[in-house]
Amino acid sequence: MTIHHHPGKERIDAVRAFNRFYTRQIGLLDEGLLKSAFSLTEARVLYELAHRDGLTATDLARDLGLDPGYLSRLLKKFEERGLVERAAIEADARRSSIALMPAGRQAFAPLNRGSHDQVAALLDRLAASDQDRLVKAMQTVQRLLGGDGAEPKVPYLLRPLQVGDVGWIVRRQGLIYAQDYGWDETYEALVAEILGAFVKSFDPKWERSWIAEREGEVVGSVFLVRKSDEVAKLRLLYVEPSARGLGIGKRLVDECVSFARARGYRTLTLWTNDILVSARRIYEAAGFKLAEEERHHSFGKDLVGQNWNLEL
Amino acid sequence: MTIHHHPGKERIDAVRAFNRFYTRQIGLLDEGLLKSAFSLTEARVLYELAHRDGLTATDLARDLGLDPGYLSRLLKKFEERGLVERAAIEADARRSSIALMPAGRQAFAPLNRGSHDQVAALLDRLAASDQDRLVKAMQTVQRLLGGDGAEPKVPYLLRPLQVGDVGWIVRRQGLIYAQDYGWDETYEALVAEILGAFVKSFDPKWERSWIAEREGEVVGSVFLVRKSDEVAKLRLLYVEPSARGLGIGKRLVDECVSFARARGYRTLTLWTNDILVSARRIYEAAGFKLAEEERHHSFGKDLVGQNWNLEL
DNA sequence: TCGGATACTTGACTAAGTCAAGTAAATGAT
DNA sequence: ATCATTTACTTGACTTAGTCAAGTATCCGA
Repeated sequence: MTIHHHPGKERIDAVRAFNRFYTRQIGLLDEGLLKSAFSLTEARVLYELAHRDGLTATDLARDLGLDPGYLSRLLKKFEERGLVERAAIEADARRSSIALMPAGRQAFAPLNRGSHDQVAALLDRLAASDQDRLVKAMQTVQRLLGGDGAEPKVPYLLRPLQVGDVGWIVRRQGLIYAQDYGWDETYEALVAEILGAFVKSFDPKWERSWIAEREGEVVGSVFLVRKSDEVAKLRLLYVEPSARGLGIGKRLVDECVSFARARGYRTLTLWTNDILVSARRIYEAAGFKLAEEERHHSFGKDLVGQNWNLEL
Repeated sequence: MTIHHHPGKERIDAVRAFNRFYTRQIGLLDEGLLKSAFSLTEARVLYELAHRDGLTATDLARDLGLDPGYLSRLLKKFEERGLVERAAIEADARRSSIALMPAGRQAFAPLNRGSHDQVAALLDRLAASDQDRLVKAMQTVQRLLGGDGAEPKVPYLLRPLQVGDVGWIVRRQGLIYAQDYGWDETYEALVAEILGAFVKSFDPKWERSWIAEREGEVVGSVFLVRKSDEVAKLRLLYVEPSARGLGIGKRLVDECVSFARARGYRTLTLWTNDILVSARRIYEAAGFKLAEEERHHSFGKDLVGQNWNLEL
């Protein structure tokens, strides 16, 4: 259900530039391996065999992009040297699963160490924070290009607020509403004030925050604040555009409602604006009723504010 | 002056995983080129020649990691086919600068288009926001690995606050002070409240913000707020750890001081804590005098707050 | 049961790259 | 000024790494 978009020339050029850059980078890293007894491809095959079990020749050819004939000979050579062993697969006499023998592991060890040390040296030139950024960026690239719709096992998880979340939520809400509805910087400021006050006067017994995290990134949040013994207020519900459609918004509201019920509040209230249609649907589905509407001029726009209530 | 840090095993493994992943990725992309009349290396050479002027054989061999002998023959073949031309370099008779001839450009065009289209197709599978993230992540990788101290031409630039900055500054200050000094989430909350209030009651005539940006990223900021006709307050000075040593902190304070002078304030005041030593040095250098100190318990720590004043 | 696929294997090739040795020019040290 | 060293290629001799096509055995679906 993702919306696709024709890429601009700058993006294409940036990706091509990166491809050229990384072609060279890999070339540099591979130079180190070349003085070993194994060719680059042999090393790649050994790596795969060392890290995965039950591989067949076809698996290897597919995953490494090798010619089956070439691979066949390569494996034969390995077998003759006692580096690998082929075991028949009972279900299919054509295939056999290939495994490293002890001699193979021994032959692979120095290659592996060489590659490990080389990467360690590369990273060592960077400050720790830059190492982190590098790894994160690489994982992003890998996930976006490789993932190919491979959804994470846990679509998202909920946790309470941590240091750094407040700023992140302020920023994302500011940017998203500016982009989608043209709201000005005073909305971001409002979110900052609300969250600043929330943390400052936070009462864990009566109040709570839920942060939705997906693959380590914040993708949504909601806050429940105490207005009185009887009334709690749901504030700042938001879901990242990239994480919409996973039911995160509904889940966040549901958590709020259960928490409010469990604490014995009688009413859960919230304020929103009529243009926020998808949020409205979630509130309606959760049983909220529209209590009142009023026009106001905020965030540089003419808006219609709405109060919604849920009797618990 | 960057601090280096021995990389952990997970980081090394993550980088190696990425290398293997991208080796395959490049292999896939190169398959497209292989059916052309040119080999992969020939295509790479043509690409370089098409995009850079005045290259010599040595430049090409170095940048593409090629064997000089191989390259020599390759260029000779290109020259015979009329694809490139070698011009003597007057200063050095050993070298000659290699340039694409019209026939070379013509031969390169379909290759270039093929590669372009392939990348376009790759990107096309992603949503626009993911395309953006991909490109950003690639640029991060490239900068961190390739940059190798290649400093940007403009080390940083100053601009006023934009939407998204408030949240970013809140987050970064929250994280940095939590990491460096163990301050709890109430500091982040305080920053959020201060900035929320700043934006809300912003008076452009008497107040101002300066955001330091380096390669598109926020790396520092400072705010000047009006306390009275006579007194202005400097607030929330911060510089990203990765951007320290560039004089950004000093510059931000200097901007504040000039602005305060230009607006006719008599006193510039600020509040800080004694443990923030590098900030203190900047204030002293700018002529601020320590006015008073008081102990307080904030952000989960026992601290010594300080008020500094500068008579303008 | 039979017409494809699939999972290799083998033979025949060669493009692509390496390595070492050589030439001519430049550069640096005396 | 000169001479050893380095740089910028070039050339010859070689091989490895990889391709392509054809073949065999097995499996799978209608």
